[in-house]
Amino acid sequence: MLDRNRILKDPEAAARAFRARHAEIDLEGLLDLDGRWFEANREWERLRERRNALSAEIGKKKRAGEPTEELYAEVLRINAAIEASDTLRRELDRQREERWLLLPNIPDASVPVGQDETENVEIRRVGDPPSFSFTPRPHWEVGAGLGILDFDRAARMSGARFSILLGAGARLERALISFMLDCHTGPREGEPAYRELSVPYMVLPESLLATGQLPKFREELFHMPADDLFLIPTAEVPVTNYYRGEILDEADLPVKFAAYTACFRREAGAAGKDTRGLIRQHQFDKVELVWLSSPESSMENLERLTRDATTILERLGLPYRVISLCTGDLGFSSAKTYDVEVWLPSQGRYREISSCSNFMDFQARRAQIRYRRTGDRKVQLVHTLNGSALAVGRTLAAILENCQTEDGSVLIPEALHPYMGGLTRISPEMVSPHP
RNA sequence: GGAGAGAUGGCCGAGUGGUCGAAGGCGCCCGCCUGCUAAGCGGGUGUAGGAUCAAAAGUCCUACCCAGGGUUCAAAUCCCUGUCUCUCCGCCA
Repeated sequence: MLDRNRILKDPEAAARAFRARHAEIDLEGLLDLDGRWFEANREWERLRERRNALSAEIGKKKRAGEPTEELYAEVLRINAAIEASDTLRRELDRQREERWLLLPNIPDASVPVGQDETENVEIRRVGDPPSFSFTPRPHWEVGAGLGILDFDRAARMSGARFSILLGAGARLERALISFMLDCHTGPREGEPAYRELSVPYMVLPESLLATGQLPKFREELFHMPADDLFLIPTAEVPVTNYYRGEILDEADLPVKFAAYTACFRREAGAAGKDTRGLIRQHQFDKVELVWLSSPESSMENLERLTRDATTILERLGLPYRVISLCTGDLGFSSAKTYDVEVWLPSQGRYREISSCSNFMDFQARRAQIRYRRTGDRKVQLVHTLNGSALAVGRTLAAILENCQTEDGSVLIPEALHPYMGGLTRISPEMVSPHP
């Protein structure tokens, strides 16, 4: 949610920001509604003030043994006015709140202005795409050839966009999760390591409201109506909500969390996209990094966070690039986002494997996560950041594709050897006897 | 799932329907004192919104004692519902 005072002070700047995002926002209508709410609220407060004063008076008179009849009559009149005023106030507040919650974040000044994903700006490119003496196969063919990936049986038990990993494939997935978590939680020089969190996969609607998935993106979420719980679309939700409603100490910042979770997305708007392979699944694994930062350092922390994500790719030897999303492609809650894209040989292009964002105080305001400054003891909203490091399924796909050999084997990146029980390659002859 | 107990400020904990944003203690902040530390002494110390003000400070108003309803001129306090926590029983990975 945006800072009301900031918008009131300069509505034109906000309107410009929404235009840059191509978000259709009736800001004038909202501000009009907000103004009416504000007045209704003041009126209600004035009535309460009067009522409270009279009630106190009654108390005094009763103790003094004086008559109170006239006061009673007046209070009853005021109470009727309060009730009417309260009804109006609450209705306006409900409408106003609803619309404030649908305002997207304002892009940071450093975000490139652009229409859509074609105008995202490449920041850097690391590693060279491998050259093959043969036509590289897509990862689902590599996986099928090795007998470590099964989409057909997954579809039979769960429908489209699910997958099953077998044998060395399942092991590889587990290895990636452990490797990523170990990288982030291991000791590092100069800055604190990430603290690992293991969190619920089902959350209450208010948690999704806090991080911005609700109310706008309800159709993207799996919902269990019997209990009004939602499956998390990303670990960002439970992890960011860890400190919801709390006031931290400045000395506690930055808070750095790393969490592995499964993630669940309906992919409602993605019909026909990436229908084959591991790229777009209803359920996928991800290791997520979350920062709670002071406002002053959140932008440099976004750089750190992004570097922590790309370090994984470098240690796996996977070529990637980092792009800065332009205003037209920025996510709803984000003020600035770097996407990390990994090279997929079969597609001949880079595909998103991580998205690292600075939400500034947008989520913190919804979640009411604040901190007390050391100097003046003032309470202030934190800045929240998060990024995948990395999406496990896409990393696995990238390994199958980038590390494939002509005979259908896959060479396991060296960094993963300790996690694979010494296995250095997955070969067709290792295929299990099960058909 | 059944029975019972509870939910108050950063923490512990008191609270008779009115003078309670809430005693007391701890912690924290400022100052004093002792060569340092501890102890001691004095003062301060919730959040949000609003009014006043050029601004700040200050002062004042409104709301918040788990949440939502209700009773009442008046609710932290009484009633109802829900949520969560704890104890016991049952079931269970």
